Amino acid sequence: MHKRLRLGGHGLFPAGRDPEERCTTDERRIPEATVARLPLYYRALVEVAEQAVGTVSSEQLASLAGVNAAKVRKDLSYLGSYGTRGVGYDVDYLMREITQELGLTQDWPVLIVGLGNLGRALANYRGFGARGFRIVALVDADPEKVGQCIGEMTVETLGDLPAIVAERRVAIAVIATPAHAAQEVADRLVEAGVRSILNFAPAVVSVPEGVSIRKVDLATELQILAFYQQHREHV
Amino acid sequence: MHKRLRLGGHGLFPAGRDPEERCTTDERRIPEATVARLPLYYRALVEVAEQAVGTVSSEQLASLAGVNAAKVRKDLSYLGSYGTRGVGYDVDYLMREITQELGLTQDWPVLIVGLGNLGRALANYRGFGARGFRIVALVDADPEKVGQCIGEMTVETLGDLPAIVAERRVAIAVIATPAHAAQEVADRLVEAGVRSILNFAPAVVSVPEGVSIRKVDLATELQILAFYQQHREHV
DNA sequence: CGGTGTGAAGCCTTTCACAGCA
DNA sequence: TGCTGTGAAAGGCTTCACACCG
Repeated sequence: MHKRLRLGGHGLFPAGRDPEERCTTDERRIPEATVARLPLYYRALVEVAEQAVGTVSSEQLASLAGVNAAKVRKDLSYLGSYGTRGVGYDVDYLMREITQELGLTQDWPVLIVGLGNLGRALANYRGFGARGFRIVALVDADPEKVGQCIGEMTVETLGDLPAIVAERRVAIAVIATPAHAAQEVADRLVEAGVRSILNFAPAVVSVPEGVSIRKVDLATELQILAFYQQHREHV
Repeated sequence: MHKRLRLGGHGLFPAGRDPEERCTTDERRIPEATVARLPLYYRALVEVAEQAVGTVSSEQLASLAGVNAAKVRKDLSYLGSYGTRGVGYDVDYLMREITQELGLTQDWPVLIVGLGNLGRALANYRGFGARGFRIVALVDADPEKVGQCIGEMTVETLGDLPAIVAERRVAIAVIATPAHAAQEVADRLVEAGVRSILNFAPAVVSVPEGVSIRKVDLATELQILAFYQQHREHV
């Protein structure tokens, strides 16, 4: 049996709902912080499963995932109570549940926009395609780049976005363009129907409600490290 | 005048302090969440400064940095009260303060370990060296790779880490190795004297107290996006 | 006036600690 | 006995709202 989950107040539901109905709704939201840790647990479980162990304790999972045991238990309890007291969690079962929850049972066609150094590296990055994520298109605005082969794919033109997204059912796109192009690319992606974006460009990109965007920013990460490093040095 | 800051409760100070003393201590910790946003403000300020504007309001900064105005004001108030009521913040002055705080006035020699696809891309990534970060060494364990030229640098061997770190005063290292090598590389980095690590390998890496580590994990990011995408699709 | 600086409230997350169950 | 599941407490972050001041 699988219960339906509701996510944050993204305005996807009519505002004025009958209070009765709201109470009977199977309201089981998973906190963002927990969602962000599910991939860690997943990876830890893969490791455990390789060793053909039947069960794991929250303590073991915690150490493999680099968090503490209380957090593991609380997080997993949001998915449902899949553990056995006095024993631990069944590895296979838990892995199936998390796989399910993260949507890794299905195939996710991914599109990369921008094929400079970083984009090219991402295109070739094996283990990127880790479980379900499959790069199905490379797109660039530069006519020089269009037509080039990278790995086993050919770079296509930005203008074809709508067709590419529709035909190949792209749900997730990666932006690896220079900063100044990021917002326009995002707009075109959203217009083409993409609802999830991973942004590597060092720029703030905003998207309408109902679209998810996450960013990975090297310069920012280094600057944060520099902050702590500096303040350690100055005692 | 510049006040000294204290960072997190890392046990650097004796626990049982005289309450009197605690009150008089210039206790001005900057919350982690705020530190993580300083780079965004910095970038926003660079943009503003290019337009030769003298002051910015928290509202303007907020929109450029993709956060809200209250957050900007609170964050900046941790650095000190550098704004002028009714006017806003002096762009140059604020930029200098943040630059100072983030430690971007000094030069940060960076080392990259692991020169697969990703490592190579990072090595060539311009704008990585954005402000103060300078790649001073490339290191790999694979004898095949040692000696190769990437950009204007030559790949060196992992065994030389201690000498490289010491001589070139490396404070920050980037791990771009396969997952299975990450922990050992981290250990060797720490032993060699590195105190800040940015980890791109999809593995949990632990470091001793006093060393900062941050991670950038593509697979995790995609999985988080997949989670929300899936839960949107299922209504 | 207009916009900062900041207590206070509210929300989210983490941690604690132990009841409850195999 | 051992480990999960979970209320409750604690802590941290965000947001509000307005006093204060140039």
